[in-house]
Amino acid sequence: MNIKQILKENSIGKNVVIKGWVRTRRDSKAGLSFIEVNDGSCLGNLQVIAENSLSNYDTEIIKATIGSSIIVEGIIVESPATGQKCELKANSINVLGYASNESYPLQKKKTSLEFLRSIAHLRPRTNTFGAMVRVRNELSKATHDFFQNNGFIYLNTPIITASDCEGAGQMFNVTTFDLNNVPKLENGEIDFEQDFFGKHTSLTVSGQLEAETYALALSKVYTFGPTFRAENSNTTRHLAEFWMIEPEVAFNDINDNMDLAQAYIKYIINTVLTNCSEDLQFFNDRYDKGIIDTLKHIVNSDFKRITYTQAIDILLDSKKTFEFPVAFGLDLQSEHERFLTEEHFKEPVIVYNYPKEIKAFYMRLNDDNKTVAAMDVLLPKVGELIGGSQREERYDVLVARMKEANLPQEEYWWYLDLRRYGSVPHSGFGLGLERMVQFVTGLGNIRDVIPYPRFPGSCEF
RNA sequence: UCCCGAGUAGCGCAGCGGUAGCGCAGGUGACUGUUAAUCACUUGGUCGUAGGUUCGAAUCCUACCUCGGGAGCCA
Repeated sequence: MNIKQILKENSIGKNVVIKGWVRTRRDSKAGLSFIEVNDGSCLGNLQVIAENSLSNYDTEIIKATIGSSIIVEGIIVESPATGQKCELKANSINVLGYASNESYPLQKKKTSLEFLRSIAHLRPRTNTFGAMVRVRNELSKATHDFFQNNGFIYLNTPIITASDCEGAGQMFNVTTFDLNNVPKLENGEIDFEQDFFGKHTSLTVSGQLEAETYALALSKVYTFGPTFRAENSNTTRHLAEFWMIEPEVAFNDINDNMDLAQAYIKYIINTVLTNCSEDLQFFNDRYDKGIIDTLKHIVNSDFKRITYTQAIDILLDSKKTFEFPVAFGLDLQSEHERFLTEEHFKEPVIVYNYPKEIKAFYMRLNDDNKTVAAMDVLLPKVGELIGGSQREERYDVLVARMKEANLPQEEYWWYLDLRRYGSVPHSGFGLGLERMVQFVTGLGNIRDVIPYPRFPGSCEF
């Protein structure tokens, strides 16, 4: 039985075996020790009563300090003291691995998130990271549940890609070349024909283009996988390696797309509220006092939807002085997005129909010829959670936009084929899992919502 | 990459020109069905690195490194 089950069910009288790690202990001269054990199944610890009549009490149990791993067999009894309903009266305790008090870094004291980043292999043993990773797991599971229950097919798009002119960001090169001796052509350029794939390849920055091809056959697909950006970004909301969820739906227009994004976000938040209440309460107490209320509010309300043009008007009418200028045609800056979602609406906002000049070539041109059917879902504190659009399904318009963007049509021949054979309107978006975890937990730095963060200058562990 | 800020004992911090201190953790002891226990005592630091100013630098200056916050890029 794991500790979650023991604490949840009425287990009094049951004989159980638990396996876990000592979180804290208190020794009593009355002849017993209180050992709180955690096995990661839930936030709470189970208090184990170890009496000195146990044969290995003096030789082993007393040395099982914080961080030690133990197996306890015993009976669950009602606790005579306040603080816990039940406790485990041990019949036997087996110590598997000790953890020296003098060197084990997670003692009974405050530790900063910054310090924990330097011991990323041990931080899962803290309340914060146990709770974070359980919430992250629940968001992932709820993601699959949501799409599976709505008829979506889970699609694995390639990690290694040859389409390197997507414009979504700097890419990591993939090669088997000996970097000290890279084959060159006579003109000095690298001879990629000699490389593993016979061409220049990179790690994916998005599975969108490939997902589109399957959406135009299976109607509704979604991807959920790692994504890589080689941008030199040093912020609390960027990683070089992160996990992205990208649904793509045939016959959906931009409004359907916004409906889908809202339904999906509300579903996974509601699931976490239901299934991770203890962990969320912890984050509410320790990191963000209002987070549970905020999440409940989101589940029970519709997101505000405004066009880019309306957003500009709101910003201009606000009379607020911004560092960056506000005008039609200029992209919204962080401070503008923050104002909209944190100050003006105080809830999630979807901004759509952006000027075509500031958005990607594949976004569908609106009838005004000035804007494209793009949408961003903005969240308080984390900023852009989702970026998506209705895709340009008209061959001629798409080709024209590629020319404007100076993109080589040859390399997109298969993408253009979609528009030549049975093209239909379709839409999709990308959601950054880590930003969702950030929002739900209230953890301010994205490096604390993924087990092993990768960012410029850091690939430890 | 740019703009701020910070780097002092294992961790969190104070000291801001006269040669280093507090809390927590650790250790020892006392006490206790305890609950991040309590109480007493105690170990522990060439003050990020390299230069410079000064009679004297943790304290001032310069460079570099690392970390944090903000910005850009975006998920």
